[in-house]
Order: sequence, then C-alpha cells, then structure tokens
Amino acid sequence: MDPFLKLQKSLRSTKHSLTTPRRAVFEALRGQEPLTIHQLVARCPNIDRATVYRVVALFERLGIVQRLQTGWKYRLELTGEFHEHHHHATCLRCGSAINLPEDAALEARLYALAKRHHFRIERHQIEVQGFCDSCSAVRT
Amino acid sequence: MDPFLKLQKSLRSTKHSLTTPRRAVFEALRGQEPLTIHQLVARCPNIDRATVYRVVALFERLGIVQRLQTGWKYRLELTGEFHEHHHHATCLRCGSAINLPEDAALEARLYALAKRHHFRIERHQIEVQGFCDSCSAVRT
DNA sequence: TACTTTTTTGCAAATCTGTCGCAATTTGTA
DNA sequence: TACAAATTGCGACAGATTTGCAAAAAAGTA
Repeated sequence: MDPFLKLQKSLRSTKHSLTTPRRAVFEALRGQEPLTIHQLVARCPNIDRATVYRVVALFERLGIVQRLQTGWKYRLELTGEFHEHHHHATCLRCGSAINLPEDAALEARLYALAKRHHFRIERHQIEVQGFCDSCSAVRT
Repeated sequence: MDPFLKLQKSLRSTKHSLTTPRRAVFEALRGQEPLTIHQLVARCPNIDRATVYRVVALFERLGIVQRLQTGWKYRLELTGEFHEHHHHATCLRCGSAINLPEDAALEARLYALAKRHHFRIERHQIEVQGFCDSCSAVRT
C-alpha cells in the first residue's frame, strides 16, 4: 500500500488532518537515512521549528516515526509500516552504516521471548556495532 | 569477577582514580532498570550535575556505560561487561521499561544474519516497544 | 457559499539540558 | 608531609525543547 495513503489513513482515523507541515515532515523522512532533528528542521522550509517538534511528537504517538540512538544524538526515521523494515549495523572503525534486512525467524524468536514476559510487541529496533567487510580485513 | 573490581581495574588501567562521584554513579546504575540522566542525578546525592555528566562521558568512553533510546528519552545502563546482557521493552502507554533476558538462539540468528552480510558484530542492542502486561489489559 | 466550531500553526518567551572555565579540593606518589 | 596531577563544585552559558496564546487554516453545517 502506498505510504502516503497509509499516512492519510492513519491521521484520519485519529481525527487529525494532513496539513502542509505534516506532509513536509513525512516527505523529509522518506529519504534513505535517519535524520537528526536539526537536519529535519532544515529540510522543512518555511515550517517553524516548534511545529516540526509538534509533528514529530504526533507521529511518534501514532507510530509513524521512531527515534534511534546513533552514537551521541538521536535520529528520526519512519517506522516499518511506512518504510521497509531493516536493522542498522554501524562500523566501529569507518563509521559506515549498512542495513540488514528483516529476518522472519529472528523476529519470531523476539516476539516469543517478549510473550514469555507478558509483553506485547508493537515495534522493535535492532542496532549492531562491529566491523564491516573491508574493515574486518584491515583490523587483522 | 566482581563488577566492582572490574571497575577499579578499568579505571586504573587508564590512569583514572575511583573517586566518590564515580563510585556513586556506578552504584546507582547497578539497579535493575536503566535510568534517565535525571534519575541518575537524583540518585547521586551531593554530587554536582556537571560531575555526573562528566562521569557518564568517561564511563561511555571506557565502555562501562551505554545509552539506550527507550521511547522518549535516552537512558543509561552498565554494559554487558558489568551487568548481565538483556534487551529492553518500553511500554507505549505507561512508559515503564522492563528487561528481557538474553536469548541465545535469538542472538545466534542475529550473528548469522550479519555474517551473511559480511559484517562482524561486536555489540548489539535490541529495543522493543509495545504494551506491558497491565497496559495490555487496559487497552483491551 | 457563508458562518461557526475545532485544529493547527507561528512567534516569542520560558524552561530544560548539557557544557565550559576556573578556583578549590582530592588523589597519587615520593 | 609536600608536590604535582587529576577531579570536583559552582556559576555562567549556548543550544534544545516546550508552552501560551492569538492568528490562520481546516472541518462541519445549514
């Protein structure tokens, strides 16, 4: 389903409207990499900083956006519903970030683990740090 | 090995001393759940906010502490070396954070996935959001 | 369409967070 | 104990995030 329609639907069903600022934030986040709030504000021209914060808060509440801790500062990105779900692997040596695709069996185990602890998962993120192919070689 | 001795060793080997503030921060973080910086400061009586920030920065550099994104604000906790490794589940409704224990099979799958992508994992974190037992009930 | 009601937004002010310089205090060492 | 180096507390600050409120935009209704 088209992410845009999904956004509309998600807003409608919670009695919110699809306004210009909300559309702008959504578009800005559709790019490849997760953005810092600073970058996000920069990519939403003519939209007040306070409004961007308010839209992000709304989107987080609706499960449209999630924040990740990448090193020092957090970054924002669309959740799996609006963006292909994947995991993030960051190289400790060169700093590059690659995406690891979803793995159904892995997710299944995670859900089972949570269930054993009476927790119902709605979303999840997996972050790994290590060495990418080329840096693995260099590091000996 | 006793976590405390480990801390001493870690500090010594990098020419840092085990001072009162550092001991206090370490103790505060040994509790069950990860703490927000605000909670951490509150649990270190008579220790200046700036000092707590400085200790946390030092501990992060030494790999003693790591920061997690649990919902809205980040939280701090001891790394696997000083604390048993586990995953975090944050309730979207009440905001509480619980720990899910390590699951060997799950980790194995994650490592295998990374290996298929030529990435060598050194560390990882898994964060899940959803509803805790009591909030699951309320939400119906 | 014209009018009313409800949501959103922009702006400015207020509040938090995290950082920095520096003098005073504590720790390590001989 | 005395000296040198490391660490802390305090006050001041820059940047991040939130809030109140009036204006603007969107939704609902006749």
